Amino acid sequence: MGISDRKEREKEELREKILGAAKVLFLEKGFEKTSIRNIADKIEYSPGILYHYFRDKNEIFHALHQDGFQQLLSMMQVLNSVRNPMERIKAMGSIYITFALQNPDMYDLMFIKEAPINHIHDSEHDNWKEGGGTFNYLRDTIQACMSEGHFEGHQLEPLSFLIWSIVHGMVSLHIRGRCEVIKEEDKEGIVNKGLEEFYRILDKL
Amino acid sequence: MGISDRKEREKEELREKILGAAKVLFLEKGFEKTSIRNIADKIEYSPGILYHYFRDKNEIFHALHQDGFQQLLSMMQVLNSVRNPMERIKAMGSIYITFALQNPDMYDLMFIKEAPINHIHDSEHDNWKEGGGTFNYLRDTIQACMSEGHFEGHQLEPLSFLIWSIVHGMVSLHIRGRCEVIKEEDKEGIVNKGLEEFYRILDKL
DNA sequence: ATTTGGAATTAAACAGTGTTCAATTACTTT
DNA sequence: AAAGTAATTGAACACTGTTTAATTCCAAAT
Repeated sequence: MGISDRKEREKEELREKILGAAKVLFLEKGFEKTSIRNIADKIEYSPGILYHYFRDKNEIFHALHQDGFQQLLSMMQVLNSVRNPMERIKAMGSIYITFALQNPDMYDLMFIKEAPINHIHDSEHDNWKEGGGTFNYLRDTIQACMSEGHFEGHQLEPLSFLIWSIVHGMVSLHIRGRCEVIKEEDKEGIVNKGLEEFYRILDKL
Repeated sequence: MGISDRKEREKEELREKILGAAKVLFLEKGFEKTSIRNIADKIEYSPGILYHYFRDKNEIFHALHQDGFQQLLSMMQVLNSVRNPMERIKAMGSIYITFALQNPDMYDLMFIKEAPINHIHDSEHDNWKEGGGTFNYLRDTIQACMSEGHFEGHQLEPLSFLIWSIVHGMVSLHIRGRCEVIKEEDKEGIVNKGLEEFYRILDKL
């Protein structure tokens, strides 16, 4: 049955087309301002078609989501060459922030935007495979640090969450424009300056 | 001219009525789901009237903003009784997180929601007077810690930003539902567990 | 070659949104 | 009582996400 194969391929192609158009529009106009009709116009289909491929608007962008995690994860690959786990944490922080500052809209979608209500069918493990992947890597690295005698008196899971929060906090305050309170002379590049402070703290732990 | 006085008072009253209705609706339905017509219905006026008191929907909620900062600032008042600056930082973190967890929608509006484009007329100092107030207090406290010999080798402004980011990071990951990656046994109360880790780090600085 | 069946796609409608503005009402001043 | 001004309305505009009945398309079966 070569025909139904082709049909399925065509269906997949249209799905990709929708996602492609959604991504382009989303990256140039943002989530809220990208409408279903915008996407439909771009691919020269009627708006209704989108609902045969995705449950709703959230699901469309939820699919893009995964692309972002993939990208972040691939940027994290260079960490394999960083042997010292303490240095690896630093490198992770640096990569994380670089990704966020270079792809603010994608970061926003991945970590700041109101999370679409978890659909029952994809368990949180499926849902967050990539996002969780990065977090798991962080946890493993911190565990390695602890084995070396760092972070005495700390608990692994809460500490991992804390360290994630540090970089996420800086980046999200920056992306959502809450750095106005920073003194003028430090405002420029505040996220990287904050990261330096974080490094300094790590050196003492 | 008692008449124009009364008129102005009435105008102010309606403004307050709008804000009151907006706040109630916003706290029970959230920002996006509260429409201009909802607010107008609640106060039994036509939708158009809102635009004689506020530029747009953003400005209405931006006004509520200030209430939140006021509330947070008033919760911070107990800090006056905490003499040790290092302990004061901890107490600040605790209050900050308590506020955020008790008023997640308000916190969201204050620190996570897309900031309305700064209108030219209210400079950032006016705009963020209350928000900045809390940050200034944090900076002062950290400065006091440094005078006591803590945070050696650190820079005041970036370090203040970093510490703000820590609590903001945890809280915003929680509010926006990004804690699914946390192991089940630690998920419950992860923000407070993270705060404990932060305390532990502070003790070493 | 023509009919049939089923999937892909569409157009139109629904119920809502933020916002604007001409028209109307309310009320103070002359 | 008439005029003038400020407050308020209602309808309209141009959108939004989503649903669904109808239509088109196209391979399979007669």
